[in-house]
Amino acid sequence: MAEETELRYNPAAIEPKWQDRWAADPSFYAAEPATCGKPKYYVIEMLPYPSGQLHMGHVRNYSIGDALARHMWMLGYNVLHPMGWDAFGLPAENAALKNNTPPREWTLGNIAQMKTQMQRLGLGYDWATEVATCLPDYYRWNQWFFLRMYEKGLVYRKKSKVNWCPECATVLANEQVVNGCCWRHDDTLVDQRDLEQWFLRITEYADELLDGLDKLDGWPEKVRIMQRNWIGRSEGTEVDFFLEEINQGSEGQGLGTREEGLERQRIRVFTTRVDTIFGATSVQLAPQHELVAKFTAVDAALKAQVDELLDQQKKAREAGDLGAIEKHGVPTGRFAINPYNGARVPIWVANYILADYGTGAIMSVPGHDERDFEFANKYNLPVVQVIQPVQNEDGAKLPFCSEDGVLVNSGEYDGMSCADAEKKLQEIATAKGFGEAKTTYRLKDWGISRQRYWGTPIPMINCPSCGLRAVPNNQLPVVLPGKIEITQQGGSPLSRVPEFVNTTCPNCGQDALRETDTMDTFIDSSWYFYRYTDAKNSSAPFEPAKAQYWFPIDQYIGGVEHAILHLIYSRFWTKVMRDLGLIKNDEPARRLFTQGMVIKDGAKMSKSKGNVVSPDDMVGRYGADATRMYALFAAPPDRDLDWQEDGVAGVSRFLGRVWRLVTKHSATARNAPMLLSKTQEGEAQKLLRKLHQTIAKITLDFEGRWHFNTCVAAIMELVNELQAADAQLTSGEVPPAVVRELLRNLVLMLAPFAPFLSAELWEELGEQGAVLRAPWPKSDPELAKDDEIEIPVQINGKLASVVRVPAGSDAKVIEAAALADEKVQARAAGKSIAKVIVVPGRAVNLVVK
RNA sequence: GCGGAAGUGGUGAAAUGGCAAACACACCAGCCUUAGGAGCUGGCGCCGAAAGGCUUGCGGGUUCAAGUCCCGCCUUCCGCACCA
Repeated sequence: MAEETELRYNPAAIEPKWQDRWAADPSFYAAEPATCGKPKYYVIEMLPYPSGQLHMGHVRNYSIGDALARHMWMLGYNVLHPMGWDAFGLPAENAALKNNTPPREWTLGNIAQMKTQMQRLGLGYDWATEVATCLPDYYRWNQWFFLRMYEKGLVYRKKSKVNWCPECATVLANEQVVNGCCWRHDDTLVDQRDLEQWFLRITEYADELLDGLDKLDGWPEKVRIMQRNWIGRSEGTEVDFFLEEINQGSEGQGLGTREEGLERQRIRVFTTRVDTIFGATSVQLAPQHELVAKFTAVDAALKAQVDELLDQQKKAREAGDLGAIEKHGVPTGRFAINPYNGARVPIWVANYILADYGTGAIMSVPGHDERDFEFANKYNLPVVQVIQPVQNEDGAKLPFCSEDGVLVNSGEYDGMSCADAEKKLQEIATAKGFGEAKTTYRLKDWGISRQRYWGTPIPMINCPSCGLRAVPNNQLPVVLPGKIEITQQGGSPLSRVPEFVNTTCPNCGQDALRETDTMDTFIDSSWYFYRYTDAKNSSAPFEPAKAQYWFPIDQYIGGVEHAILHLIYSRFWTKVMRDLGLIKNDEPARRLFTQGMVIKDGAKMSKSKGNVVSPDDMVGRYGADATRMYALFAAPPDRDLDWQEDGVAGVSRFLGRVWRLVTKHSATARNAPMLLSKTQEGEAQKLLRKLHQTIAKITLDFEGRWHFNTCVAAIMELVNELQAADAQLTSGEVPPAVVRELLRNLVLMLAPFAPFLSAELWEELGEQGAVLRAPWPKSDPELAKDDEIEIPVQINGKLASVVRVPAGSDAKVIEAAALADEKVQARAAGKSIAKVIVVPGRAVNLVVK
């Protein structure tokens, strides 16, 4: 070995050798059985979409996860570190259109390609648990879960307004609409269409999803806040205003007229401030409100005006700024009656009322709401004060929106606090049947139907006689037909495959039709990490005992862009699986880490900007170790990282220095005995001290703070010192046993960051077995201890000098040393020392006058 | 508007309240060489010839001592945005 060793570090020679070894020895990374007696550690990075090419964001993400996994291996944990493919989705269909390649072939080809890239990077995955969501082995369990949810009433079908991306030719979930545009096409506006859709009742879990966030203290606060806002729980009251009766004879077509025995027409509004209801001076309806359609049906002039409001909303949405729309409204000429006091207020239609929040109707209280105030001023609606602030006398200034006040102009409720009044008014509404306390959410049920081919078929059958029927369990999976012609035209491609569509009813056996929509791909990623624990199971999604052993995930790592999509869906799925009795954990992941973006020249890498750096290119030129290590060294992992190729070259040069250092002295180390004595002479002692200080620092940074950049910097410092002592290492002044100790530990510490080089040098040092199976070094505090330390001496807080004292000196010794210092004496000359502050081991400060 | 994160050399960055700029990149000077995207030595915040002084977005404050803690502001990035 030594003879063949190249003088120069050549990753192109080292890396393929280990790639081959690792590929031929899959057990190398495989998780050990749960009975191994070691504590478990489950770390995963978010699975990628198999586009065919890794990008630098992946490299960073996986370098972090792999460093962590390797570190945990060396600490003796039973580590599960799997990888999979989020393999369904539209790009496969687009590729099919463009290159006439079947989606399945295209996807599997991309997976193979990216897997090769990962192996080239030396990422230590347990490929035995690999999951590809586009394979029937996997997606059959999506169907299975769908049916279990259907049985539990968590799945329903309804016709509703849905988000439609014309580019994708499919429906999008609310979470997939960003600024009114498609999350995949940020310049394509989302339309609203009326479609029959399958929904999952995620709102059933809204409270638990929200409350659970408080317990997720291993998650970034930012993500928790984003989820909290997304769920948007709001506690308030729903109240019915009565529609005023209109005289018989006006062509009201019964609308609003009180017919004998029929309840009066009501307009239900949602408010969080029912205590201000005596200040309501109008009722505002969203233009889409069903009552508006009834009004406009008999009033062409009104219809024209409402259409204009709708148009304004549309334009604002197109401009991507619904929030900035100027408030416009039109009076309907109708009136509503406040159920509490019988007050008669006009009904308006306004463009700032959201149809899909609350009831799509509000009571307008200009005295105590900013927006209502603005609106009322514009249209000269009365402003009535019904809350008197408690705090200041300046209560005349409206709108007053705080709840810190008492009711006025509110009849019998005058003098009550806002909180008391709310409670009381809710009780009355409930008792009299015109309202109730109500909690509203911004979160909507999850619309999962997609009019696409490359996804999980929804396992339902429509029978002309029996109606909708679930596919029986023993007929799962409903397999995607392989042969299909993908065309540009909209609609579900599966509906054009008669062999797929035509089936028989599981109930009556008659001819029936299959559902031809497929599932949102976020379903695939909602539970994939459970499948990793039992990826080959063909009779269940996974064995509960296996999932129970590994869950919750100890560390989940990915981009913050999934803060509300994937991360809320997968929390939901976990809770559903728990309620199905499959698992015991409430949350999927104990800790979540969101790494920063990889940018170049201050901008996000993108093809259009032409600033994309290819991982293959980096690996080709500098090797996988240098590429990975740079990704960890250039910035702390939570910050954005500016990719600078010179930096990669720098890391590569560093690895070259390590290579030369270790190979130069490896023979000495190989033939050396174990280091037994802690007491060494001069340079040897100094180097051992640096070594143990480095181990301490890097262990702390790794386990405590996740600052991989300072870990790498610490190793660089150690190497710099070793290099500076090259002569002593060569001459034998530093004993071989110490050389061995130094180099061994250096290689061990490099293992999470530069796996190829470490494996190679480990072998070069004559060590048996994999470096990953070697224990992580332990810092010996005795060896790490300095015998002399420098103490800064300040005069009035300004640095005056630095004195050297023996480590562990007490305050008296340090003070004496400081006062004896020449520079200190010169500065303090002629002044009296008022006070001396000594912080042993830290600093001295003289207060002089 | 609301919420979050961040502002430190030419650049990426480092610093349990205790010597600001570790570790790198770039640059400069020199050395070496079978000329490489190699290696080695030294320099490198700002002002100053030096002694020395100044320096962590701005302004206050707490403290013997502040990049770090507190208050007020400015800027940038990210998320949300008429949610009644």
